[in-house]
Amino acid sequence: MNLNIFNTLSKKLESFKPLGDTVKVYGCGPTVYNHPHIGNARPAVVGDILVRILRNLFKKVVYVRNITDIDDKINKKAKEENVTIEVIALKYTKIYQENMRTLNVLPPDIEPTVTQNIHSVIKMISTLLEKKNAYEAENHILFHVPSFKNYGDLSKRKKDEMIEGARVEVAPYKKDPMDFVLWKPSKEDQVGWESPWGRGRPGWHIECSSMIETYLGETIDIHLGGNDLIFPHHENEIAQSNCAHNGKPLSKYWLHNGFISMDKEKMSKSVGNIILINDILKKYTGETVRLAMLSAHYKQPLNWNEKILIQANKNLENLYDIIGDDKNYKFVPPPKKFFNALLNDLNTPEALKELYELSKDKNNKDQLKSAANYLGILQLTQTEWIEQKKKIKNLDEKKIDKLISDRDKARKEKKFDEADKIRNELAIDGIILEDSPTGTKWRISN
RNA sequence: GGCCCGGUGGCAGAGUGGUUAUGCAGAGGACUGCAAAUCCUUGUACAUCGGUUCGAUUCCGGUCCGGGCCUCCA
Repeated sequence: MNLNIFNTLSKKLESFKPLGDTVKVYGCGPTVYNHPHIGNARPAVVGDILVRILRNLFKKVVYVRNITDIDDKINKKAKEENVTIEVIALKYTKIYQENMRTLNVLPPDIEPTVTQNIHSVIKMISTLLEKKNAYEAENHILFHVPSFKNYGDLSKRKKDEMIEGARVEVAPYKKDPMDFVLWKPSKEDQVGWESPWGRGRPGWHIECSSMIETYLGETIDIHLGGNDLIFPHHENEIAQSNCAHNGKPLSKYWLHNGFISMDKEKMSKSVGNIILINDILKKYTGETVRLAMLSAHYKQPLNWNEKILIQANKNLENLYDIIGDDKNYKFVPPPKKFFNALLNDLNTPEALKELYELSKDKNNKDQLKSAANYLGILQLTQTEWIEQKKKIKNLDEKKIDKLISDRDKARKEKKFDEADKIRNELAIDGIILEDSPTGTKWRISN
């Protein structure tokens, strides 16, 4: 039983060996200024699966996923709505947590916020100033990139190559164009905290470094995040933490998930192709969204569209048919082939294949259920699953039952034209009828 | 311009130097008043051009195409 994961740092598949008795995992969480979209969900789902596996393999796992509740995007939103940033942050934190719960993402062990950790941010910046890795310029504290010689190791970029392609004007007070802000001054009307450098707020990258230090220590086992965070966010985290901790590495393994796109194009606000989780949940269950997400390997790009949701829904429909309403499952270890697929860099498509194979043997429900637990699917009974779908569709069950009994009457009288008419009417609303010796059942098509 | 990642059957999507991925959809059959569901049967795909090889979808190189990062971004 050996977990292999692709490490961005080495760009190789590596065998996972924990540093100590406690496996420490950190995932970059959301900036809470808006409704989460499916892109936000992917790293959370990937992290969730990884942690489920780690908990099977190791006795103690601590998983930290932060909430970034101070950011200029939050400030902007608060100003627009004429409320404090706490109101905005709290609102969207709750929505995020609720969305994740719907997707069967288990909560992390610790979910720290930046505003609760300003003191540790200030502490780390002070350390970086002492060690001459940072400097003050026009009320800003900046990290001096040339002071860290391994800068670019994660993203495999060379410094001069980056500057060549830079598309943004460099602030004149920077000693080096690559230098980035650790602390910035706040104006009267902006949120801020007192610090040795005046009233201000943290820059973008320092919060993760300092929260990792606070909650997990100097070096962790695995750091997670979306592909886009490799540069500059994670590169900068590494620089800060390394320098603050006398060259100790921040994380042994780095995992990055691929992007979700729409029509082969990245989701972005300017294109207007952002898909919010809440909007999908108006039509599909969270479990359906989760399965659709797991249908591709986490490192691969995933093109999001209705087809993959329809397919995932159908798959769940079939699987719940086998699971049924029996709640008395025996606890069994996960099937070997299935688990091996997950151990191979979380190969969920391969694992799903094994799951479908297991589902063919109807006397094997215990194993099927055990496997599904690792993927975070099939957590309900079939009845609960159907109830959930009925709720989403907001169906008038009494009306449906009435139509079905009308149809049964017509069938008994051999008025098949009339019976078929009723069935077709129901089909328009997505209701499929199934006649059986014990009566007529109905289900929702998607 | 620099750096990355891809191109697999109708669709989604793994994997492999020579043997069925899997799922969804489709087709045929059984069943049914007709359907649905279910069961059975069915599908020979790996961008392109070279190279290595007894043999390449799989390895190497070129080409074309697509996507991402280099700026806030999951």
